[in-house]
Amino acid sequence: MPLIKNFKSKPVKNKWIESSIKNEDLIESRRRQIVLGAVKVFSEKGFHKATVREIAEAAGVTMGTMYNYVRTKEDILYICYQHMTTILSEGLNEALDNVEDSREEFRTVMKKNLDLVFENQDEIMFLYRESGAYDTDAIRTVLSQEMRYVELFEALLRRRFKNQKIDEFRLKLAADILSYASVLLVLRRWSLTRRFDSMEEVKEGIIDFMEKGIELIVSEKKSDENGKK
Amino acid sequence: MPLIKNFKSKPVKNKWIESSIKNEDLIESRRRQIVLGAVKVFSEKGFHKATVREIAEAAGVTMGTMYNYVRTKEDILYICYQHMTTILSEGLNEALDNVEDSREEFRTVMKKNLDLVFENQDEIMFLYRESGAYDTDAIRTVLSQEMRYVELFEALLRRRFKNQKIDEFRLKLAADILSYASVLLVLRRWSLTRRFDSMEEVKEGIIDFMEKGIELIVSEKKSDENGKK
DNA sequence: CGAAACTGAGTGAGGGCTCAATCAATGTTC
DNA sequence: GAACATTGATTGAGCCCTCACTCAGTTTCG
Repeated sequence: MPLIKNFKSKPVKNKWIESSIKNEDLIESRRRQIVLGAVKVFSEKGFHKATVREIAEAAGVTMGTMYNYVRTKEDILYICYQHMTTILSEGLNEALDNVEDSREEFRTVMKKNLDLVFENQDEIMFLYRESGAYDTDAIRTVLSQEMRYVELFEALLRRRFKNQKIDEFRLKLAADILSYASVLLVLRRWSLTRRFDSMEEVKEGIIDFMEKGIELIVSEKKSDENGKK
Repeated sequence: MPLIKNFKSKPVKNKWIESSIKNEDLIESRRRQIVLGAVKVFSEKGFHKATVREIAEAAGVTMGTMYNYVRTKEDILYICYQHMTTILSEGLNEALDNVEDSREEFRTVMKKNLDLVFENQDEIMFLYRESGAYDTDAIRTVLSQEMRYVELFEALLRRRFKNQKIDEFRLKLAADILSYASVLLVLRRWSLTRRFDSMEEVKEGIIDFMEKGIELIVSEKKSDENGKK
């Protein structure tokens, strides 16, 4: 399945976080521990208000130990980000694996994306908020992750309209909008839960709206333009 | 013009910031000064990394003076927020005042909204980021501001489809999506500027997409549902 | 002159990070 | 298998620096 490959295979520029610990397995397991605690504390209090002491406690390790697995508080934020993107990409790939009817693929992937983001809304919310806390190195990784995310939707749309005359500009833009639909769900959650009975209905409604919007991609007029630099 | 009234007239729950200074005019002018400096520093370094010393300097006042006009650093953030919402709402109202052809009203308001947000992207970006820094009191004000924003778009859509059978649920949801279109422009700015030549084209493209999406509001099927609690 | 406004060095709390001491596990020697 | 050695991992009290905020003294102005 090329779409999955496309999304998975590109090597991720991962910022390497060095550690004084030798045992690789131990590094992995301790970092997992740290992520779990950090995500809890961070999404509750935000990056700046959370103290490393609290994070350590929530993770069930001591301050000193923690600092053998990360160099700075920012590193902790970064491994949380990695954790989150893994959950999202694995979830989406799983959804893609289970699709046979390609006509419904669009809705299925959109739905899965909305579900995943909604389930992890607290974590995602705070990661979006704190994206300003990253240093230049980390930012590049974050942006390239986002790019791959958009590319997934681009590929999705290309399959959806294969054998039809597509407007490149509109397709690329639509991919951006689609990848962003889930963020709407999260950043507007208060407004949405107040105004609507069921989140499931809202999700379906968003997908309907998007499904309508993407029709433009194959409409006849203004089909020559290409937005790529 | 009822739409403007609707947007303007509702009393804003403004958190009252007390000051030791007696002269009301002085309070206003000094606070304007502070906002200008703060917005510059905040949008560059974020709320937490910006120091009040820097803000004071950028505003051209001393620390001590500043603290005669605000109680806390958070107050500064709050008056920045007020400043921003004023710019946005005044800009949108102005756009509405100049519309005669009601058929083009939708596109005009959307365009103006995207323009305004794009012009002030740095400030808006950071306000979105730091919304977590507000205390409970300020959050309520922020949310009610957001609500009014959504309501503006709801009214806009209602006029756009007046005398047609509208699906209430879809209309409300569409209003949320529309109000969010501008945020896409800002939070995805890196991706967008990298992928597309002209921001103007992107804006038009977004409006096109949205214009297509809202067609659902008056489509025939599923017209009975109502999402309001 | 007196009230209002301004000043900025000083204070105190908070919190990121360190490191000398300790512990645990494995290896080595007799 | 006991005594000792070595290496890797853990610990948390405390160092130290960064601000947000204060206030006693000064200036401005009506």
